[in-house]
Amino acid sequence: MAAARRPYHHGNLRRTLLDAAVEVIEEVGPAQMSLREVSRRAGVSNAAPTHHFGDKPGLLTALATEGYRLLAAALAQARQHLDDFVEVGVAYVNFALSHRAHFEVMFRPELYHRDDRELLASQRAAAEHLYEPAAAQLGESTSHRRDPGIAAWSLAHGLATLILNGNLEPDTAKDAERLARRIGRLLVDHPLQR
Amino acid sequence: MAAARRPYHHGNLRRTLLDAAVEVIEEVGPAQMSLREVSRRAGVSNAAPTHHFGDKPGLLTALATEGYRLLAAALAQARQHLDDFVEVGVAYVNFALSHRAHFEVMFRPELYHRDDRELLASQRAAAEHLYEPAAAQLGESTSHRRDPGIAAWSLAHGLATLILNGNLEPDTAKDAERLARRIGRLLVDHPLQR
DNA sequence: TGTACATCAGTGAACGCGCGTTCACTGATGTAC
DNA sequence: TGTACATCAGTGAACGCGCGTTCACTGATGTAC
Repeated sequence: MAAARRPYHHGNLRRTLLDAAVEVIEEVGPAQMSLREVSRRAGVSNAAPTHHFGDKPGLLTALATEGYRLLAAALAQARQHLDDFVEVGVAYVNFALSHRAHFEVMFRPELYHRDDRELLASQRAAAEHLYEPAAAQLGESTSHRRDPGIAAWSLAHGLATLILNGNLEPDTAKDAERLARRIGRLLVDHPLQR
Repeated sequence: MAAARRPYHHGNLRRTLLDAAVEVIEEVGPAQMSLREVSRRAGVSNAAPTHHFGDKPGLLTALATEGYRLLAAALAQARQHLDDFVEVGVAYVNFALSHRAHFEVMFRPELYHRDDRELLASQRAAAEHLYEPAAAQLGESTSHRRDPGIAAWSLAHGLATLILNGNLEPDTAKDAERLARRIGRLLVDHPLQR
């Protein structure tokens, strides 16, 4: 009997390559990911990725774009269901931890084509979901329009990267969602005695 | 007349190599820095860095250690002079921007020997200067000892990395010190109406 | 003060490696008539 | 329904490259006596 014959055409290679890339990036980081390793995992030849993505930065551009889209969707959902800007931050941290590879690529723009149109659009969409709830809740405290958004983004982004880099004690980082919520509430709810 | 004769022994090669590495990292990032390029800039042979650092991660370990020491010193000074934990955060952001190469290496532990003893000591020293002022000012608001430190670190770290990655609009990022101070005050001073 | 010698710092050529990309190609698919 | 042909998707071998590290070496320094 013939072994299960692999068809010449894959059918879904683009998706398969992206998934393989995510796997590799989770193991070695985005900078050390190689197209050859990705091809190996996808079970295709070296040259196959070029066909779908043009070059290596092209593949990473696709991943970053996908990442920003997923992030925007996650933040939008948090806004809708919870209507609380701390929860949007919590959603941001959750996204970073559950999509580590995407997240790491997104914030290494030197690795991809930062001027790609679809990428820029997805970036903008994600940013708005951070800026708007923050401005709604903190806008009255400042004359600098963008500051609330920057503050929220900084806090969520900083916490996410510190956890991902292993800079916090392991037990602290374990229940990341609860930690994120406490941190948000701590800075936002408690007026300080000075 | 003989051209100014370069002596066989450099005299200060270790320092020179570290400085060259900083230069290269500022241009291409820590992951793409190569020992050969560093050697070229320092004007020595390929093999010279090995002699001082053992291997490539060894050089980056030295750079990370130096970075944590410089950071600890900067934070200590901020505490002493200003006694205000927002200002410690501002000092953190200033450090990141003025020592970009060191900062980028410090938070890419996959590139260096993360178990190096001197490195660990300098990390701990820097962390304390962030945790202590935050705990002093926010400690009463929470039963989780470490949360205030994590909050302060997250905020400062997030803002610094967003600026370094070019994620904020250029004009916003220009006066980074003032921005950092406003962001800190915004979250810390203004009680919210909820 | 002079000399022998161990140690240290740096050389430069060579190694083997994995990589991104190119190229001529082939197998499969889909569309026009 | 059948056939011709353009287009698309993937192959696999080859290219040239820069890299980290090793190695036997040499020049300079410092120390013991």
